[in-house]
Amino acid sequence: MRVRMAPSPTGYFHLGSARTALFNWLYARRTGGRFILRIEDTDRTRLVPDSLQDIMDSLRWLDLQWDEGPAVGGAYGPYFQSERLPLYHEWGERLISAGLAYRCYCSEERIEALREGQRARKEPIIGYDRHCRTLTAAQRADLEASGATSVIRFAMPLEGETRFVDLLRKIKPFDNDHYRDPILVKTDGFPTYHFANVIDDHFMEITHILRGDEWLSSVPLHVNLYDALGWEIPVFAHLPLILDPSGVGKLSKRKKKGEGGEELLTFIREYRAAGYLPEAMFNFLAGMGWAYSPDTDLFTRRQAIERFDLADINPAAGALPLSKLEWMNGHYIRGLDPEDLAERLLPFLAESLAQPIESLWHNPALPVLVPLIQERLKTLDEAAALIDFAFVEEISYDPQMLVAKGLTPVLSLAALQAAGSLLAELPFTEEGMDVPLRGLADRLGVKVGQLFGILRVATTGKNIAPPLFGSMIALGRARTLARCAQAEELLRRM
RNA sequence: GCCCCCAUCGUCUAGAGGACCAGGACACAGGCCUUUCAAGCCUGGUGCAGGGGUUCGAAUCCCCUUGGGGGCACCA
Repeated sequence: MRVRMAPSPTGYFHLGSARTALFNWLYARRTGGRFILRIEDTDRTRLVPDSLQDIMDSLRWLDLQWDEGPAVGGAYGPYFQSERLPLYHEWGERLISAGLAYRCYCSEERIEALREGQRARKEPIIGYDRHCRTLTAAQRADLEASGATSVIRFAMPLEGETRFVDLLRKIKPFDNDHYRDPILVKTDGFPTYHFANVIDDHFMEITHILRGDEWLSSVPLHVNLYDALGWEIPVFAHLPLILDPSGVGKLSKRKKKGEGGEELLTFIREYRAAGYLPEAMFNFLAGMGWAYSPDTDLFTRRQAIERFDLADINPAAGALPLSKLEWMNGHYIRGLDPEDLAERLLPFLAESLAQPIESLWHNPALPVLVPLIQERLKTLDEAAALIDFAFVEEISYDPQMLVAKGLTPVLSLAALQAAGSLLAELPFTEEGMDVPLRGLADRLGVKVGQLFGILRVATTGKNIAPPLFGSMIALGRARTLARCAQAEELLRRM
């Protein structure tokens, strides 16, 4: 089995593309086949310079390594369509000689005007009027002599219908008349998608075409091309599209998410930057349109490979279940070895705290804090907000926060002072602090939550922070006491 | 406008005529635990789009309607 992912380098690697790549990869791994990466760079006007790199980075990040393609080579190359031009020209000419394609000299303006008129008149079929299809040899010679530019168009059968099989659905026959002689080779000498795609899939010996649903309606054209070229038709499976989280519209259009108005992430690189784990993304993406088991949504890539079957893919487009991704990412974070988590956290912390990775890595607070926030993270980028207090000299907060709920500033101050003197002498370990501090709350006649809350704010500057003892241990006795003293000062001034 | 695809809880899904008064997960609600926030545990509600058929029997098959999606480029 040979399958391929064929992105065009006209933008960053999209979530939907990633899912398509994932299914291709799974199928190849399941069947012991080959997963090929081919770059469809035939639109010179829309090329985005760093998108090729982004495609490869994203694929590698998801650990969807291709067996043939850019950077790895292979026996069926080149894997860039821009390097295969002679092949397209050769077959274009062959089709012309066989009377299955023809040169068209119509200007883009004429075509556009034609289409506009058709739409205005609400004509059922929009498309080329086949003007040049019936040109005489003499007329062609004249046009060529005048130096007119031309494209190559496919001479679609004028009538009849085209049938084909899709693995995931039952397809009605398509009327050939709807395909008005599509362009195969553009005036710039580059092929269009349809032509390059068919030729490459043939010569790369692709056996199964697994691609997005948006291609379904162009299959009849492809089928006729295969027929015209005399080639065997591969197996088709058009994968469901991923819809906007609201369930309305394709994900590809950049939109806002929900009422909050937060930006909806659509590129793999954005999810990566937001602190999602590749193993979570893999699990999540594989679980859309396909199910590993009726009992659980969690599975490893190994398990996915064992059970993957094209026939099990759900053909219906689905809304992106983002809340599930968040939960799943948290689940995978919780399952990480703390040291592993710390390492993955470093780049995120370094950026948020504006500190070099090296110094963070050697900061003794890190190994203390990471296990404490592990079950509190949905994404890696949330860590800094939780533990930054241990990595900065000064913390600032609203002094009002030091007043515990139900207590006065005076009482809060008294509690803080008592706790401060106690902390000056206690062993700085969880076991060392626990009983004495609870006892203190008891003696002061305040709730444990009240006392701990005051200390939490005094030491971290936050109402929401990692567990108190660990936070103080990460800070160390000296800094803890200093911050308590500062907090006392703030309370006195109230 | 024309063509095609799709249709199970709010969402992602399991279900390929009887094992389904429809199972799982996320989200949501309530509770337990608890030093904040989480995590964890328990409990709960909500669904086969509608209408016709076929059949002893339909979420599962057929038709229509409706809804959603995709396509109709010298973009892929």
